[in-house]
Amino acid sequence: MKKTSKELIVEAAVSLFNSKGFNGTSIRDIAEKAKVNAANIAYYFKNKQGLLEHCFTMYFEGYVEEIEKGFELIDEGAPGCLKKIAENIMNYHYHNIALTRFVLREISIDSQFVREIMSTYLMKERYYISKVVEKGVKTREFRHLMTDYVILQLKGLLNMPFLNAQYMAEVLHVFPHEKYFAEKYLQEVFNWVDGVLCKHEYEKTVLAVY
Amino acid sequence: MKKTSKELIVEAAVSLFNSKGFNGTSIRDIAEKAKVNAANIAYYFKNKQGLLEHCFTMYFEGYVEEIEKGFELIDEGAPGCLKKIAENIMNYHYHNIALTRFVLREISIDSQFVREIMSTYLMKERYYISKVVEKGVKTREFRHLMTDYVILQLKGLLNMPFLNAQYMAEVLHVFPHEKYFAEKYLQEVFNWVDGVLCKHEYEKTVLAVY
Amino acid sequence: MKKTSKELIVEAAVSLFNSKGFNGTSIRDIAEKAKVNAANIAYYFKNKQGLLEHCFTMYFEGYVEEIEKGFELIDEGAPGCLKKIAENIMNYHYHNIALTRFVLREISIDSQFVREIMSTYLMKERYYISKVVEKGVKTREFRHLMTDYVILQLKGLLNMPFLNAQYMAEVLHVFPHEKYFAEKYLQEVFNWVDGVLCKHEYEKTVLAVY
Amino acid sequence: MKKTSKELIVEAAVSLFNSKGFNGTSIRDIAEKAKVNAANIAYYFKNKQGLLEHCFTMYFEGYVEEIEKGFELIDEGAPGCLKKIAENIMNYHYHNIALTRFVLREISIDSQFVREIMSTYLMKERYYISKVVEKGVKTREFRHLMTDYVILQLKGLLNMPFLNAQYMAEVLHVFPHEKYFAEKYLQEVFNWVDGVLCKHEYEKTVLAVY
DNA sequence: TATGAATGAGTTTTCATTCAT
DNA sequence: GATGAATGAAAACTCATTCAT
Repeated sequence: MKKTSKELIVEAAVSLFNSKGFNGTSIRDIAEKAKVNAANIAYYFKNKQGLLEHCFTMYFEGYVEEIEKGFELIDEGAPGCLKKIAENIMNYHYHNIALTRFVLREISIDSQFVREIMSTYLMKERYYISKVVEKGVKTREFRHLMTDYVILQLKGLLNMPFLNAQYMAEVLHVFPHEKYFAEKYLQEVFNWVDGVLCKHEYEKTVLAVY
Repeated sequence: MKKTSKELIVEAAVSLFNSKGFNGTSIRDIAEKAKVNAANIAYYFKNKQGLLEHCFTMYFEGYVEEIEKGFELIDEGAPGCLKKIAENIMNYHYHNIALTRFVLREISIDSQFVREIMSTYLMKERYYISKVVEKGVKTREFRHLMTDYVILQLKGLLNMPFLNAQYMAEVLHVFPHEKYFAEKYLQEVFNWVDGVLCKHEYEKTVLAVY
Repeated sequence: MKKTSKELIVEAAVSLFNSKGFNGTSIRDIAEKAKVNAANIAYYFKNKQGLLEHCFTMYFEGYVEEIEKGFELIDEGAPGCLKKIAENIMNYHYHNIALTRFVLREISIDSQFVREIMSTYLMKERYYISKVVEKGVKTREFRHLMTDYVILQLKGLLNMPFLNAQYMAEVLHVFPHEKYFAEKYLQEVFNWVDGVLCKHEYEKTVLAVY
Repeated sequence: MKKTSKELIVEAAVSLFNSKGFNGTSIRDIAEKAKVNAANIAYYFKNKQGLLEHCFTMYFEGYVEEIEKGFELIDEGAPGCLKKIAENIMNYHYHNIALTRFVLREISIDSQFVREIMSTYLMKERYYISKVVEKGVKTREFRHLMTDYVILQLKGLLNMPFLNAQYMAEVLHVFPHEKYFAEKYLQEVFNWVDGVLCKHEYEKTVLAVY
C-alpha cells in the first residue's frame, strides 16, 4: 500500500525535526528525505509553520486521549488510576519516540503558537491529573499533596527517558525503544507513586490509632 | 566595572538561545542585543557554533563542579550525599535558569559536538552518582537499585522545572526563579530519595529482626 | 529565441571571470550582468565553485574535441596532423577568447578540482599529441624529439596570444580577436613545426646518401 | 640571521599568491603564514594592494635587469644576444618560480595598475627585444621577421614551463625547479632561434649566389 | 615596531515561498 | 496532485582596515 505524499512528508518531517530541531531543518531537507517536491509542502500545509502545527496537534491529540483513557478508571482508586495514566503515556511515547522527543524539545521555545497549545492540551492534562490527585488525597490513599508539584514530578519522570536518545544509549546504556525498558522503567514510576505519593502502611496504622 | 564585548555577547546569546532556540537566533539578533558589532562574534568565537560550544562548556564546567562538591560528603552517608548533590544542582540551575534551559533543550540535538560533551561531562556526572548509589546499596541505606534508572529519575525530577518556563508559569503556576519554589521542590526530591531509594523504616526493623 | 537564465549566467560569468578573475568576481556581479536573481546561480550550479567547474568542463570538452578532430589526420603524415591540431586549437581559442583566457589563468591555481581536470582532459591532450610526435619520429619526418618538451613549446606558442588581451593590444599592437591575426600567427606556429620539429631538407638529403 | 617582519610578509605573500591567487588570499592568511600580526601588513605596505604592487615591482625590476644584461651583447651578433636574453630570463624565472608564476597569472587581470606596469616594464622589454630582432634582420642573420610576433613566441616559449607547476609535474613529468630542466629546455628555445628566426645555411648559400 | 580589539562593508549561501505549467 | 524555475530576504561568514596601546 503506497503512502501518500502527505504521509511521506510528515514522516520525514518528524524524523528530521527530531534529530536536527525545527529551525535546524529546512523544507528542502524534508522534501529530499520524503522524495517529494518542496512545493508540495506548501500545498498540503500552507507553510513550514503549518507543518509544525500539524505535528504538534497530532502529538497532543493522541497524548490527551491516552490520559482520558486512563482517567476512566478514576472510580477504581486514585493510585491505580494514576498508574494507568502513567502507563498509557509511557506506551504512547514508546510508540512515537521521534515525535515525542521533538515535541518535548520544541515546546520549550517561546512563541504564540506554543502558548496556544498549552492553553488547550496542557490545561486538559493538568485538569485530569489534578482530579486524580485531589480525589486520592480526599480518600486518604494519597498523603497531603500539592497537585502541581505532583504533575511536575510525574512529567519529569515520564519524559526524561525520551528527551535525549543519544545520552540514553551512550551514557546510561538504556534504550527507550525497547519493550523491556518501558516495562522496567514504568515499575520505577509506580514505586514513586507508592513510595512518595501514597501513605505508607505504617502511617495508615498510626493514623488509624487516633 | 565595564563588561567586555565578549561577556556582553555571551549574555545576550544565552538569553536569546533560551527563548528562541539556537537555530532560531541569528547572529545579528545577538549582536544587536549585546550592542556590539556582529563581526565580533566571529572574532571571539570563530563562528556561531563556537559560541554555542562556549556556552555548553561554561554550563557543564559549573554543573560538574557542583556535583563534585556534593560528592565530597560521600563518607557521611549515601542518602545525605545524594541529597546534597541534588541540592547543589538545583541551586546551580536556579541561579542560571536561561543557560540551563537552553542547554537542556539543545543537548537533545544530534551532533558530533553533543556527543563529545556527553562523553566527557555526562560521563563524569554518571560516575559520581553511580558511586553514591553503589555505596548506599552496599551499606543497606538504599534498597537494591539499578544505578542508571536512579540517574534517569533524579535528572528527570531535577530538570523538569527548568525545561519550560512558560508552561510552569501559565499552566502549573509554579515559578522556578523564586527562592520559595526551589526550596519547596527540593523537599519533593528528598521525599523521592527517602520514599523510593531508601529502605523504609519498617523494612529496616523487619530486617533487623532476622 | 530567448536565452535561458542558465545560459545568461554562464555568459556573464565567463566575461567577468575573464576580466576580473574568479575570486575577483562576486556572484552579485554575475547576477547583475546576467540580469537574473543571484539565487539562480545556486539553483543551477549549487554554488560559485560549481559555476566555475561548469565553465572549465565546457572549455575542455570543446578543447579535447578539437584535438581529436585534428588527430584523425594522423595517417596523412605527422607534421600535417600536428599542424591541423594546432589550427583547430587556434580557431577554438579564437572563437572563445574570454573563456580561454580565464581558463588558462585559473588552471594555474592549486586545487583539488584543477587536479581532476588535469587528470582527465589534459592527460587526453598529452596522449594525442604524443601519439603524433612519436609517429613522426618513427617515420623520420620529425627529428629525434622529446614528446613532453614538444607539448610544452606547442602550448606555449598557442596559448601566449590569449593570455593577456591588454598586453597584446597596448604593448604589442596585436589583436587575437581579429581573423587576420589568427591566420598570420598560425603560420608562425607552422614555421616552428617545420623549422624545429621537422628534419631539414638538406638533412634528409644527407641521410638519403647513406 | 633573523628575517625582518617585512621580509617574512613578502615571502608568505608570494607563496600564497602563487598557490591561491591574489584575490584568493586574505591578509590574515598571509599574516598567519608569516607569523606576524595582520596590522603589520598595513604598516609596511599601506594595504593589500600595496603589497601586490611591491611584489610586481620586485619581479619586474629584476626581470628588466636581466634583459638589459643580455642586451649588452648586442654587438656580438643578434642570435647570440637573443639567446643570452632568453637564458637570463630563464634563469631568473628558475630562481623565482613562485613569484614568476603569480605575476604571469595576475598580469592577465584587467586593472589600472596592470596597465601602468605594462606601460613601463613591458614597454622596456619590447624595446630591447625589438632592437635585437631589427638588428638581426638588418644583418641578415635573421630572416625577415615581424618583431611583435617574435616577442610573442619567445615569451610563450619561456613562460609556459612556469605557468602551472601542478600540470608540469603531474601530466608532463617535467620539473621547472630542477637545474636539469632549465638547461635542457633552454636548448629547445635556442633551437627555435636557430630553426625559425635564423636563415638556414642553405638559404644563405642560395642568396649568396645571387 | 608590533598587537589585540573592533568595525563596516561586502561576500557567499540558504531558505521559505510563489507561480506557471 | 505535483513540479521546475525563479525570487527576495535574510542568514552566516569573510575581509581589509583602523586605532589605541
